Formats: sequence, structure tokens, C-alpha cells
Amino acid sequence: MGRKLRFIGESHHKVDGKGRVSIPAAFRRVLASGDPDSPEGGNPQLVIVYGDDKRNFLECFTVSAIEKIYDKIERLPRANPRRKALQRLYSTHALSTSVDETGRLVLPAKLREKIGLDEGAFFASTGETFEIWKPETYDEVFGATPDTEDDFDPDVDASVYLDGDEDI
Amino acid sequence: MGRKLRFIGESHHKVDGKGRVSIPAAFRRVLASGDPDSPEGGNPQLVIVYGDDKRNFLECFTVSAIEKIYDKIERLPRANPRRKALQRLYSTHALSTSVDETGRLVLPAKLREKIGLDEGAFFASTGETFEIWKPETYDEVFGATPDTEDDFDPDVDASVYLDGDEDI
DNA sequence: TTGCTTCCCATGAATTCCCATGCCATCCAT
DNA sequence: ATGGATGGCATGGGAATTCATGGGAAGCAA
Repeated sequence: MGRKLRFIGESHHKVDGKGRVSIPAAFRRVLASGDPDSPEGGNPQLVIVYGDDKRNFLECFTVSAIEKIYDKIERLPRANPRRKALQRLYSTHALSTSVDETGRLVLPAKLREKIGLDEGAFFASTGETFEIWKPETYDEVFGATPDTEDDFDPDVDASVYLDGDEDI
Repeated sequence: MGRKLRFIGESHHKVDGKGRVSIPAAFRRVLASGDPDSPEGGNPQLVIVYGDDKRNFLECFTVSAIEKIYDKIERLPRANPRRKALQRLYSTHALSTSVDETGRLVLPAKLREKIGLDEGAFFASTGETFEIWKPETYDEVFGATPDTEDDFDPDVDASVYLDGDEDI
């Protein structure tokens, strides 16, 4: 069995009145490969993490990706405040669902309102996960030059950050 | 299994109305050898990184080359701004695809427009990757003498830069 | 009922697949 | 060496699928 597939690419899809959104076809294959129980061509499961007010996008995980996170959380001491915060983010403020027959996701009204989704949705992959944004929000966050942080220059081609320390 | 093959050479190919471009035959062999899953003569996968507005060419990676990059990115802390910038470049602003039966690549309209591709495409190898340029853009960038930077003289034969520091 | 969800079917457009042709450089036999 | 055959390679065109998206009927819940 191959290696870990990653989410690669970006795209824009419509959201209909029922909250249905097509998932980019390429992403569907990654979801299927990341769901050990997905019955070959069946409808893969995934977990959508929406978080609290500070988050304005939805982050989507394959089954195996979210399980690695749960394992990590469960290795922390029960009383640890970080563990509780992580549980709230990845369990409480999350939704487990699946891709439907036609390759779509149904986003409940509550989630759509949380990130202000209406007409369309923007899908942006980050490798291990993919994110769903209201297009306008995405542009605001990444379009304008973000405030320059000490050792990070937003105007330089990101490939330079691959250098530095160790090998490649 | 030999050692790592590298992309060497340059060439020019036509782009048809469907966005199809032949990949230089020599490059195809490097792509195949860099894809562990490529089923012997099958159609190797590759990842095309197009980046943001600052980039005006497409950079193509073998599966194993891009995975080394993903591994490196995933070792950075999740919140690190550099990690996010790298994810945007190598995951969001990228496309995973494969060589087709006849040795061609299909470049979606969005990518062609981004770098202004129409009639033809220029392929330039850089060793680990190869780049696809609109021929005119390539000439502009490398043809005219670029503005001289401090320790870099564009008029001198580049082989002199092999000397200097460390080993090679 | 009234409003949400699920499930099933429908359709146009974009994308992929399959087959075909022309061009060369190489190889072979006469 | 000379003409023809061979095989890899670049390119074209049309057919067959896949995808994104829309709409309605059926099932539930308030």
C-alpha cells in the first residue's frame, strides 16, 4: 500500500441552499486513502474542526490524521490544561461526518454561519489537512501583506525558508 | 535502484488547445525513477508548484523530491509563520498530477494564464527540479543582464562559483 | 403542517482516455 | 554507402468518463 497521500492544491466551489459543497475530486481520493474503513469507493469519513471564535475557517482531517492527533492528546496527563484545551479544539469543536454519494460535504447551518459562508467556498490544502474558507475572508487574511514579524518576511519567496539548518 | 537521477537539459515544446505539453523524454525517465509507486512504465506522478504572483514559472518536482520537502515542513511547529508560508507555496499553490499515456502533461487553464503560456513552453532543468516557462519570459529574465547584485556577477562564467568555500 | 435533512436522479461542461499521424535518428541488409 | 525498415518521440482529434451542480421526492422532527 502506497505512502501517505497529502492534500495538494486549491479550488473554489459553490455552496447551495442546502449547505452542500463539492469536495475537490483530488481531495476525495486523499480522504478515501486516509480512511482505513472506507469500503473501496464507499463514502470516506472525515473530521471537520471548526474551533472557537478565533478561527474563521474549517479544518478538515482524514481519519488517520485525526487519530494521530487524538493519540498524542491522550498521552498527556489528564489534568494538564493543554490537554483540556486540545480536547476542546479537536473533539468538542469538531464534527465527524462523511462524503456523500456525489462527492459532496454537507455543512450544517451552524458551521456556515460561523465562518460566514454563503455563495461559495474556497478550499486550500496544507498537506496534512485542507481548509474551507469564505473566499473574502481568505483574501483578507492572505491577500494583503500581513504585519511583518521579526524573522519572517512575507514578501520573499517562501522557498528560502527551506534552507537554513540541516540537510534537505 | 541506482542513485538519484537528475534533470539535465532544456527544450521547447508546443502547448495545444487542451493545455497538453509533451515532457522532454529524458525528464520522463527522471520522473519515473523518482516515483516509488510508478508501476514500471506506468505514468509517474509529479507535483507542479506555481506559487503566488511573485513567481512567473512552474516548478516541477518528482514524488520523492517533494516528499522530502513535506517532511521538512512537517517537522516545523504548526504555528510557525515559516511553516505556514511553506505550506502555502508547496501545498496550496501547487498541483499534483501525472504524466499521461503519451508522455504529456496537462496544464489547466489557470496555470497557463498565470505564467502567460500560449503557443509554446520552455523547459529548463535545475537538477532536482525542472521549470516550465513562457519562452519570452525566460528570455527576459535570463537574456538581458540582470541588475548586478553585490557578490554576483552575471557576466562571468558561472563555473567560477564552484570554487570558494567548502567541498562540492 | 413547516422546516430540515437524506437520498436519488439529471445534465452540461471539463477532463481523461484512446487511437492516429508525421518526423527523425538509428539499425540492417543488400 | 544506400534504401528501407524500426522504434522512440512530439502532436492532433474525437470519444468516453468524471465532475460540479441543480432539483425533487422521501423521511424526520418540532
